[in-house]
Amino acid sequence: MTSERKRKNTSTRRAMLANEIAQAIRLRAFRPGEWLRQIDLEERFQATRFDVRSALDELAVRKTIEHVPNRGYRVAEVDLKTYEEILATRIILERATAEGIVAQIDDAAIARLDALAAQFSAAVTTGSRTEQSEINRAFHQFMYSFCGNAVLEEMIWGLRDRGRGSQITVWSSHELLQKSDREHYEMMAALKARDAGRLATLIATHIIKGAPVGPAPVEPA
Amino acid sequence: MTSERKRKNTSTRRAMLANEIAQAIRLRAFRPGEWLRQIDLEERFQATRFDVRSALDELAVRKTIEHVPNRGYRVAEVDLKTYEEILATRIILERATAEGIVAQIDDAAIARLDALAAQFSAAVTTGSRTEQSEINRAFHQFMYSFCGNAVLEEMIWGLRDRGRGSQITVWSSHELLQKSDREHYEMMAALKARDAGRLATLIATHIIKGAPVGPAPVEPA
DNA sequence: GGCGAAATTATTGGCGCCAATTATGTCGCA
DNA sequence: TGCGACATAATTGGCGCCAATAATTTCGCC
Repeated sequence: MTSERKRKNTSTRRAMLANEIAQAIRLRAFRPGEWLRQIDLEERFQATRFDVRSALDELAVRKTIEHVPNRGYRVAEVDLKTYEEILATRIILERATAEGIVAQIDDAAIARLDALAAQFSAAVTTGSRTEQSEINRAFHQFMYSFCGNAVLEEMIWGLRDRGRGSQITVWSSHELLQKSDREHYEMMAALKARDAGRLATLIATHIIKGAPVGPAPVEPA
Repeated sequence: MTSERKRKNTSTRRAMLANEIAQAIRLRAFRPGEWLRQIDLEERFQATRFDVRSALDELAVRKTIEHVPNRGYRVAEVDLKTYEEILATRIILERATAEGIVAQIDDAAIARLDALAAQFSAAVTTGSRTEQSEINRAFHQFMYSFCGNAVLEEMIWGLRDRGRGSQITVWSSHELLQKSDREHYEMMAALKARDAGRLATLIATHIIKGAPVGPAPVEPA
């Protein structure tokens, strides 16, 4: 195992690189609208130009980034209308997980979710923005993984990634973060009570409330 | 304008080729599990090897086809579990269009839909299998286009394409075709009555009934 | 005649080079 | 000094070649 060396094939490398870039975008290492220069990515991720381009193409198909001929690739900027559509669709899909989750989740998983909720609580005051984001993601990802529908899960995470391209800052205020935190515990309560309807409702409000659209906050452009 | 010649860039050509191949798969020119040899595709679609590969990569990301390293690309075969998940997710998404459709559709569109339904009726007895399929697609595509949520539409058509990879023959019997036909008119009735709830229910049964799963047919594994 | 291994053929896949295009900087002119 | 045009630099993008891998056939041996 020491001197063994495995050469991965392109499709694997591309997928890995695409995910790395996608994560970087999630963590706001590249902001919406920002150009992704191929040379920079080559160096940053120690990949060949070819792999970089493949990965960018993949992300373009997934609509995480946008391709402009002869200009390059840039992080997708989703307009308000599309953002609202993404949110509406997320609500449809994520609500639909409730029934399966309640039916299939076990006590061990509930305990783990409680732990994740607690981790998030801690991160709200202590952690960095990216920590909060990743823990929150982990909480929902783990919860949704019990819905019993892998296709449904895929769609949800695809949509969540697309939504990142919005100019609207998620969790713009500390207050909103705390609200998210509280809602996690309400979800846990619904889960423990095996109340799928309530869980679905909570998920819906969680999505809406987590994103301050409506009352047009600040920052005109 | 006569001697003017426009060279389209790769991203355009790739997208076009990908769609052509996707359509060929929809029309069963390539069956699930069948290998797509790059040389054949080059000739069939008069494209360069590079474009073919790009298009195949795109389709692989969209899960229309599957990529096996050093073996090539083949039309995705979806297993029974995944097929059921796709159906369940389609029901969730397509049901959700009902409300928007009822709210936004106008009389002209209803007339056009009536015409499409009639076309389908004719195709049930007269037309070929692919004609039936394409007209049916047109009916639903036009109807869903009034739901007011482009993102939701994208997801639906992505899922519908993925479902084609199933071994389960859609419309296995003539009887099933006629049932689909009848249901189209029931949808029209619900639409004219502006009854979103009923439309949603009809859409759901349409999806289930159109695909003979449910009563656990045969084939254990 | 059946079977396995080696040779042959077919197919995929990695990747780098250079042309095409766009962005940037500079200079001259009013 | 402002502005447009030209020159230069930076970046993207098309594509084809050949190595790597898998499939097929052939051949020799039991």
